[in-house]
Amino acid sequence: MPELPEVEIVKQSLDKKIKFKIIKKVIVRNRNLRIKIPINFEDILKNKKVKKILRFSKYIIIHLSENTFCIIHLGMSGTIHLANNKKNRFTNLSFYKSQNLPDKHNHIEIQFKNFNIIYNDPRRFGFFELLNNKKDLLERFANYGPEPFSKIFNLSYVSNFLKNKKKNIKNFLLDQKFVSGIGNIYANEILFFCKIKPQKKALNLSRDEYKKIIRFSKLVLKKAIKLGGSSIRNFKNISGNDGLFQNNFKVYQRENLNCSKYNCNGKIKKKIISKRATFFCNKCQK
DNA sequence: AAGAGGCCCTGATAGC
DNA sequence: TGCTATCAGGGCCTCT
Repeated sequence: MPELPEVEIVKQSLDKKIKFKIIKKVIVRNRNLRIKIPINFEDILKNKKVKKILRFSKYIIIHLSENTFCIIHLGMSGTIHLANNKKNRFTNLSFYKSQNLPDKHNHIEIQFKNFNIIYNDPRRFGFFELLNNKKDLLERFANYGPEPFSKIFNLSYVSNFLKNKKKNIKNFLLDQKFVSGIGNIYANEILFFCKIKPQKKALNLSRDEYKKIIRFSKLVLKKAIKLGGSSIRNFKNISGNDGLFQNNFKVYQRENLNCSKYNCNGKIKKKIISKRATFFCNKCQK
């Protein structure tokens, strides 16, 4: 599922629902996520109060009482669901069915008063990670590049990072050390607006193209957040509603369709670059 | 040091 | 109906 906009949507809805609430109980059904859930995970979370919800890149950070930070990454297929549970009923298959929730892969369940938050993840590429001080939290993300929205993601940063680099620009947009939060969908979409071919080597980019990369990274992600993210496959916000940005895709999954740019008669092509599906207009992206 | 490739895992879909 | 192959929105690790 999730790139920065989708994670931001999940973060916002969690913020509305669990901020200042107290964790009553935690159930872990499968500890084998990408990072193994430690045996004392449930005990650490129990009775802690949610102070604040943060997001960095594609990570959700739940700041709990006693300086505990719970980092959540959704991997490729992780989703978070809200289940009303006024009577604190035992959660089983019929409970999930009654609330229109998935019946498999509900690995972690966090019970609050009157409702549960359920972490579902078929591929188990996602993870939960607990840290117990702010220093570790800062260190955890020290090697990540700035988000596109950051002031640090500016012309001098981008040109310094990309000059002399032989790798293609699309792989840099996916490289979290360069810029954090962009994944395969938005890398494709951003390059369409920049009018840059995904396979163009970073060292061949002009100053003007650097500027476009900065500008459209912000623009595309902001618009996606505004529209509730992109719902392809299974992404929904925690209340089960779809995002709408997929209706605005210019290139992603639009192979063989006409380019939507005014006065361009190009066609959208699909090419595998570094094992990832890459979509671009064969005419107006140069 | 930069860049390419493998790997973790399940499910949906396409093709036979 | 059922098999097999291929492909998915990520990120970490290893090798050259």
